[in-house]
Amino acid sequence: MNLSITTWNINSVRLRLPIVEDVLKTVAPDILCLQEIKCQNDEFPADALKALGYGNIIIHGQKGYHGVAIASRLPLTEDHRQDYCGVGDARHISAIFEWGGRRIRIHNFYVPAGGDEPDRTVNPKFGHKLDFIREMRELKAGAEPGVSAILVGDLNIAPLENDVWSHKQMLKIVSHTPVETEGLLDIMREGAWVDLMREHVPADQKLYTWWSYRAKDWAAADRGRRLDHIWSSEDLKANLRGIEILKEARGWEKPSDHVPVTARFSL
DNA sequence: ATGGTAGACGATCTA
Repeated sequence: MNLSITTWNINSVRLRLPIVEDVLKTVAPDILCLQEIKCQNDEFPADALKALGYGNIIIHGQKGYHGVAIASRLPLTEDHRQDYCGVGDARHISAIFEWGGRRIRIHNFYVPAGGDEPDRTVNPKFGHKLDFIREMRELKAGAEPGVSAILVGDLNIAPLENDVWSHKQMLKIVSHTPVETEGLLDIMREGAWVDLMREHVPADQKLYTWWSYRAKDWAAADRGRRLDHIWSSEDLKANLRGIEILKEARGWEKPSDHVPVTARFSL
């Protein structure tokens, strides 16, 4: 009995619906978690996804910015949207599904990018990001008795040295500053979350999920960052069979700057 | 050291 989950910052689901459909047909995950859908709930292309077998869709949309959604072949129950930092942004949605006799809550996050200046006294967006990840520390993998947990999304932080192309050159760049990387590792440690991508790819190997739109030649420069993540509660670690990062998606026509990341599990 | 691209929206804002 297999289970696969894909996370993808799509940077406008309406503009990129054709490549979403391609991924659903080829990667064919059981559950797709999207971030930056950039539309309101009633604008989400639910019918197109339902036509491909993803009949269970929950959305936390917002006009113009942010927004997250989960499209699933498996029924989703007990869905919840948390307003982190109480600012009304659509950056989180979660629900419970059943697999192999387990109940599993899946969380889909879009953490604030944080602006350019890594100093909250001059850049409120950075302060918002730090407040957001501080609030995420309350979220424990074992929060609900008898319920396993998976946390995915664009966390906008590359926590390890080999999650960026140059650790030294990135230390003062938002997404890899110590206050962010340590903050993310604190969430993992205190919440007993397992970094499934690093279970599968050792920490001494470079691993990226995002390449900037601003590079002249993203593939030649290969200055990527691992901003997208898949975590789980400890009990699911033994069921992990593989991680796939669809790097080729960055080279498609009109790509997102993030690529789909898929975790495959089996019993 | 700097500036570079992308999307939604329609004023720039967010990334």
